[in-house]
Amino acid sequence: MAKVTQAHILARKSAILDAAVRAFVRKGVEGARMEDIAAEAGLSAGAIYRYYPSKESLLRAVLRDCIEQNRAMFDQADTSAGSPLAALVRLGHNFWSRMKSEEARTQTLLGLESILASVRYAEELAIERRRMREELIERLARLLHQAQAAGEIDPAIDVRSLSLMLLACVTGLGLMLLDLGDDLDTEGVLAVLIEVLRRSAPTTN
Amino acid sequence: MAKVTQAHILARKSAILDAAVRAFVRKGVEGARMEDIAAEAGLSAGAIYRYYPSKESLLRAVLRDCIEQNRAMFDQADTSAGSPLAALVRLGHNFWSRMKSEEARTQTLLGLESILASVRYAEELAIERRRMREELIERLARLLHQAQAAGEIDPAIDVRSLSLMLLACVTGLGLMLLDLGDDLDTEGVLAVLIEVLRRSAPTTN
Amino acid sequence: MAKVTQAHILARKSAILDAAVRAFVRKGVEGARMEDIAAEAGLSAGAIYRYYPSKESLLRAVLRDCIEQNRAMFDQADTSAGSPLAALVRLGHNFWSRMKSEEARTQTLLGLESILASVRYAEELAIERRRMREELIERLARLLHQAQAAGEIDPAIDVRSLSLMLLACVTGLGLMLLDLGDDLDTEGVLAVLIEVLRRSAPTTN
Amino acid sequence: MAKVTQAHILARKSAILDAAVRAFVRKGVEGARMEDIAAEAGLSAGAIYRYYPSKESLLRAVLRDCIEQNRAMFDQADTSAGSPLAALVRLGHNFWSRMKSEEARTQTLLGLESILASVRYAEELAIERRRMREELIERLARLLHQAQAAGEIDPAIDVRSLSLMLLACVTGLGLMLLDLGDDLDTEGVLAVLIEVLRRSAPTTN
DNA sequence: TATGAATGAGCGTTCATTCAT
DNA sequence: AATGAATGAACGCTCATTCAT
Repeated sequence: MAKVTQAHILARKSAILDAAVRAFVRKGVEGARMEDIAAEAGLSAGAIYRYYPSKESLLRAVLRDCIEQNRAMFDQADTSAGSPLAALVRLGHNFWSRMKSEEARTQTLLGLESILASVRYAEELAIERRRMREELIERLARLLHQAQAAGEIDPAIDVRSLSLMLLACVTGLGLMLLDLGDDLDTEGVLAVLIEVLRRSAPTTN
Repeated sequence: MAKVTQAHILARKSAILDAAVRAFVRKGVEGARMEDIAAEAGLSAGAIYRYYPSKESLLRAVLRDCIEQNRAMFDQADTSAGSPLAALVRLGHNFWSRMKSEEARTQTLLGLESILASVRYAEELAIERRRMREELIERLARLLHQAQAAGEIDPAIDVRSLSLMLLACVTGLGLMLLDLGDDLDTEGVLAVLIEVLRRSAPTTN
Repeated sequence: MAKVTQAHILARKSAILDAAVRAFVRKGVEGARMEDIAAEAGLSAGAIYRYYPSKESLLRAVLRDCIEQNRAMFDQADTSAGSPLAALVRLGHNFWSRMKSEEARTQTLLGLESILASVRYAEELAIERRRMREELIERLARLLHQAQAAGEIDPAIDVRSLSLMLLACVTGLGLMLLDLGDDLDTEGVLAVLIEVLRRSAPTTN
Repeated sequence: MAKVTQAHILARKSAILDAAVRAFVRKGVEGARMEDIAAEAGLSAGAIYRYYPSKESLLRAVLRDCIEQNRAMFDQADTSAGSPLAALVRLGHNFWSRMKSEEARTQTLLGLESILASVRYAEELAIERRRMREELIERLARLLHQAQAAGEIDPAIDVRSLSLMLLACVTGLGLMLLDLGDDLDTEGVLAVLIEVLRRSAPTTN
């Protein structure tokens, strides 16, 4: 019975978290009232306080969750089959295919809120995000390193910097999408990035 | 009789604007109270209302100013001498040299606030920012086009997409800098970008 | 689950309305702060906003209520038995008997506030009050018309103008009572009015 | 020279008073800002304080002035020629002829503000207004008394109460005019009042 | 466990009043 | 004598948080 209760509590916490995400995205962190979040979760405002001690703690949970999902997205990526470069290209296509989804927009917006919160009062979030980012860069760099080993990328190129560049591109495009929406030709950018990677092959002269 | 000249009034407006920028950056747009802004400007809260009719109007002025400065930075760029590609590289160095300055950090943070404000309640700001962005892309694309004409860039590459990619890189790096600060090897990324441009030359085989 | 019934909510609304009436009468509409009203109702200022969305809406409710009570007072008047003129006299006595009550004073003061509010920013209140007034005049005029039919009032007299005059008298006396209080011989005025009505009988020469 | 200065000061005070009257009538006592009043007088807000120490003192001056004008209006009335009753009727016509003027509206509105101010914080105004009212009643009663002496009014009628009634009528009509404006048939009411006075003649049976 | 009425601190804004010029 | 920039005290209103039910 205790287990069922525990499970219920976790389910409720998760439901509230989801509701908070929706409320924060729709109205902004400061614009979303506890009542909005509660309504979104089908509860009353007071009930939330059984699961989260304050709005700020709820926000932290949301942002932490957002960072976690960012990491999880990478984990799902299949980098096993084919050449390292081919795996990278596949990874790119996977990313791009969800770039204009509502979910991606949510992640971007929460990412912004996360950054702003980090700057103001939640520096620990910055640490977590830094860790996450470092991890992403590591993975990209490892793939690129394998590509170098396979002779697909010029060894003279600094793979960490190239990883940074790729990540910066993704991040920057996400930001632009908030303003430009469907008008932004993300496919073209992906094509350029792939072409860039192709041309990073060792020169044979 | 007019002991306070128009110039003085404009100076006050500007001082308040600066104070607002500092307050908004330090505490966030919602976190900064009018009293904070006033204190930063050496005034009482009520005095601000002689110059700006509301907090929102003050915010708009700040954000508009921020966009304007962004544009102005580009205008100062010297793209006249040398080959188109060299001009582009010089532009890159100029940008990168101020990337870790406090001023750039301010611009990035305000940019984020601007995006969030656009999404919630100030869609017209999104329009202005879109216009500014379009302008930057146009200029980059023109430079790249000239580089193509000069045989420095492969004509097969879509210059608009390449411009987008460059802008996304800059934007994304700006974001990352907020978290990573001095630890981020921006120079390496610039080197990679320049190398990428070099390798975008027409292939001669 | 609904521990607080609809009836309780209505009771609270009514209690707040009463408190607002007292506060408005005591300190004036602009002089009464939400806190005053709340204190009068035994609440904190913020609580009022659960029942009325703004001070203005509360004021409107108070004034509308005041108009309604005015109308209700007339509805209670017994005009059935006896001759039309006798009914009118009885109506007069009823009115006069409550003229110096605290309640009447409240109604008069709120009426003044209502008029001023109408003139400045709530023209719709003027419409309601006009409607109410028109109704009162109609009723008086009907009674007077019956009196004419019964040969108690000279048919040559314009009953609508006579109604207006009676209403103006009542209204004007209410105003004077605010200044003069108990010193005002309202009974004498009623006697004169009744005498006037008597002398309005058709002349038989 | 001192005299000229003194005259100038009085002229300024008077101009400010007029400006305040206009501002108070247009926007209400609380709604009129010192700046509004100053603008109406062609001055800056600060300048008013050379002539009146506070907004409240200015209001008191305005209301006192209003009461004075009320009295003055009666003084101008010509009650000399003809029979007492004829003089009274003439007085009525004079009053009625200005009843729908803008000036009368101003006086009524300020009268209301005066009453409300008396009730809240300026009881001395009530005293002045009471005195003024008493005076008006006295004069009316004197006229009516003369009419009784001349055999035009039945001696059995209490002239003071009749005076009160007449004054109440005028006051009440003034109030109604604020709401009803031109739609109100004031002439009809005057006709009824005159008819009432006619029928107040001693009965000869 | 959940509700939602209530609190209380805080914020944006207004404006009478002051005072250096 | 006049200006108008500045102050500072309110006030209306919001909302995170608490708690009796």
